[in-house]
Amino acid sequence: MAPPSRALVLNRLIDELPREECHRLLEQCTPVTYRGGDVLCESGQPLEHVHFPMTALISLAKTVPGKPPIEMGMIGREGMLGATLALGIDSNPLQAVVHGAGTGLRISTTRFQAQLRTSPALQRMLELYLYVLVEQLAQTAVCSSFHGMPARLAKWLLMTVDRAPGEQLEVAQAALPEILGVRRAAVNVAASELQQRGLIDCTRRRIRVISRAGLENAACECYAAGVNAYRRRLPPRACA
Amino acid sequence: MAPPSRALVLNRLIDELPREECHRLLEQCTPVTYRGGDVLCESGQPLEHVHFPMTALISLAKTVPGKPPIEMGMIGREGMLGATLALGIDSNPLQAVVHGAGTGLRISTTRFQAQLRTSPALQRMLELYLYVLVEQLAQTAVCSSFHGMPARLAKWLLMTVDRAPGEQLEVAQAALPEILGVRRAAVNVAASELQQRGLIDCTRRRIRVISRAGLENAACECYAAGVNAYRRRLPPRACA
DNA sequence: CCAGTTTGGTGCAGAAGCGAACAGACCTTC
DNA sequence: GAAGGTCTGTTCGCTTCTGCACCAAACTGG
Repeated sequence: MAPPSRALVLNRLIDELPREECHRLLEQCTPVTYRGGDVLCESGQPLEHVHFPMTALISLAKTVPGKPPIEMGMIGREGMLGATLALGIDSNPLQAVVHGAGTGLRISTTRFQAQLRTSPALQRMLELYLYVLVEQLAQTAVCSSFHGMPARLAKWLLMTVDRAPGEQLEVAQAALPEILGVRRAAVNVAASELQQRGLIDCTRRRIRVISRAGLENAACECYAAGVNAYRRRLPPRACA
Repeated sequence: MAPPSRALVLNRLIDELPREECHRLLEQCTPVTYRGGDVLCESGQPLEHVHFPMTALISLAKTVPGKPPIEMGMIGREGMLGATLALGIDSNPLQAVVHGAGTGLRISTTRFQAQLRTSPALQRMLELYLYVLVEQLAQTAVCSSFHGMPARLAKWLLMTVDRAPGEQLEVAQAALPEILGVRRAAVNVAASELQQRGLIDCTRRRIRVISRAGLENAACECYAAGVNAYRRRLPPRACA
């Protein structure tokens, strides 16, 4: 997540586009302010708009009847919602919910598809990013099978601060159980453990990261794997 | 998994291609006999060949260091290994291992890519199938988070018989724990339960399905969801 | 036919998470 | 300032799965 060299940092994917294609795309985009809880796309339903988060955070979750949804992926300023359009499919396999209020850009799906046809760099970027999303999905899956709550919580916190501005997370602990697909008490135990080790500081509706390095240590390898997967496919400036 | 209307049933995806593109592809393909345990592709490594199983069964698994791999997807005669080429990426995010010995067709990746450039129906099919694979991946993930062993085992058995010829599965129970990502004893308990309910018959190195309907009842909704996901994107004869 | 290996069944202690419930802390509202 | 709602921390018993171990049955090769 090193800062791109170009002046204006909006969204990593947009920033990486060649200047001309970037401008063409931005002309069609509208700035949006997202509120926490907004549902941008139901699972399997067609996507009205393609979204490029800037400070907002989108959570990709899968639902199974009778159970709370469970987060399988995360989209922040390093990504976008709508990468499946690289496959010519205008729906998303996962439910997309805003989990961190903030800003972003959006463009109607039909307009975006038109852009896609005339912008090979954009098409390529979607393909690469979609691949990364799939890797993230698989990683999350094995992670929740094998790793304990503290490690998973640490990983989630790191992924979130990477995508959010600042080191403060405006997250209620009450939201975490649903995200991580476990019970509230289980999250609590894990959070207490991280707090006792001096890595985070939990107060009402807010979690502050004290030691990033400590968290990286507490997290499972899945965090590093996710970062590497992104870097390998979408190295900075590679799409220029 | 209704039988296609065309005479020769090789592989569902190939069969669904328009006649001319189908022939062009088949000319380049080589019949292969796969042995159980063959590793067709390591996770993240480039794919030498694209594979179209006929009676063989390929398991897509994700590994995390220090733990046995866990199955996240399954490819039989309804699918193919190498769908990521629809994204112009020649590697597979998951490890691909032959889990059921049998036959299939293969073609070198470079030749396949050439075909892809001249066959829009093939390109489209890869895109749709890749989307279905991603849905399957997400479904498997929530399933192993939420559902108990008996339901997951039933689902796995159904998915396997759907892709295998006959109702006999040549599977050692010893292979199941690794596939399902749990311990041997846990599988045993689940298998005993299904057997007591008269749904399957386990003998040495072989599991026979007695009551398909009963298994569908015992399985979680994830099985039906997977079947529907496939049907929705790849309805019979839709690609003709 | 027998010894050795593979495969399948089982038992037990312990860890982890579930479901439900309760108590205290904090905020908002009146 | 009191009342009520929301958020957080914690508890209890229970279920499920793990890690380890042991044993029985069945196959294999000499």
